[in-house]
Amino acid sequence: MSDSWYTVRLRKNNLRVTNERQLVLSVLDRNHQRHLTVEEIYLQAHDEKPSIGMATVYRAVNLFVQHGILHKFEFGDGKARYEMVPGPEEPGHHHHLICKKCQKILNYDDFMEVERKFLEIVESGLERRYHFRIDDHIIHFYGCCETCADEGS
Amino acid sequence: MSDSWYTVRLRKNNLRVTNERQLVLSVLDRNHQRHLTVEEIYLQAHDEKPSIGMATVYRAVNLFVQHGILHKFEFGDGKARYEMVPGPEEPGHHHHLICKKCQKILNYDDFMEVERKFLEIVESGLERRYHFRIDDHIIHFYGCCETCADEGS
DNA sequence: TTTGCTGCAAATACTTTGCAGCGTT
DNA sequence: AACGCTGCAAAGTATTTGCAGCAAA
Repeated sequence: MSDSWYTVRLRKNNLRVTNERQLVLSVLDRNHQRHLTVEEIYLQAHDEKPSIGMATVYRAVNLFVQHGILHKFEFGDGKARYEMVPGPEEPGHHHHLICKKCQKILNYDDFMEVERKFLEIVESGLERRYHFRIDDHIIHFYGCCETCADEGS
Repeated sequence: MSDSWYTVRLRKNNLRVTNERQLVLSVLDRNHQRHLTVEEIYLQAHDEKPSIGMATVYRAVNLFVQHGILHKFEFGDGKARYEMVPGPEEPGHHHHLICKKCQKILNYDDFMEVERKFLEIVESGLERRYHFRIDDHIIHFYGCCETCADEGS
């Protein structure tokens, strides 16, 4: 049955597809593109299965990051955040605008054609120049959101 | 006297230019482009002034980040890293290649013309679309360095 | 002199780990 | 049955904070 791409990937690596791991993934899946902290994941999972422990959530997200199922982000507020990697050929790719004042995070997925062209040039250039195989990237913009700008300063 | 751009910026905000703060800045300045951890900064500062405390270093870097004198980076290993913002119209702008296996970090400053053109389009587009004033960005590439690739996957 | 800064130590916050029992394969 | 996974509690790091004394303005 349940043979989503991530389930398959887990089994392929001799990792067990437990209830807890599926629960963590389902929480992240339903919060698509919302970069949750471990605590937020834990709270939602706990609603559905009160016996689940925090440590299990930590272990699960670390495992998923290692296997390319989750992205890990650190926006500068001390807590790591996690988000599902879009499945093969799903759209879903996006980047972040972070407000330095209120820490609000906006997703955007505009300008992807421009970005793709830019990344193509830079990545292939870097791979050649530094003999470094690139398989992921992060692009963050920091600044000040509309609300915070209105509130003066 | 000592009226570097950051000194000026501190005074302008009614902040004191103390020995300790100058020491922290001089450590970062001499380690130009080396993204130091707080502990590394502390150790070097401690060599010059053994009485300095860790907490002072933490308070200093946080202050400097808030005032745009330092960049804060989190590459995913749990420790924050700091690096001087290049002074007005200095070159010095660069980005990072991070090896997921050995955590080595490479700086690069190639492809800046391509990047400038890309950022111009995206930033102005984002500012217009989301009413978000952008004043900083981070671009990281993650992958696998030459040494780690040779050691077999 | 005023007010902010420093060092110390204690307190927080986030994340990892040891271990005995349980659940997948 | 084997072995990996889980929950709990304890441990480990990184970072922040309270406070009395010190120093820049």
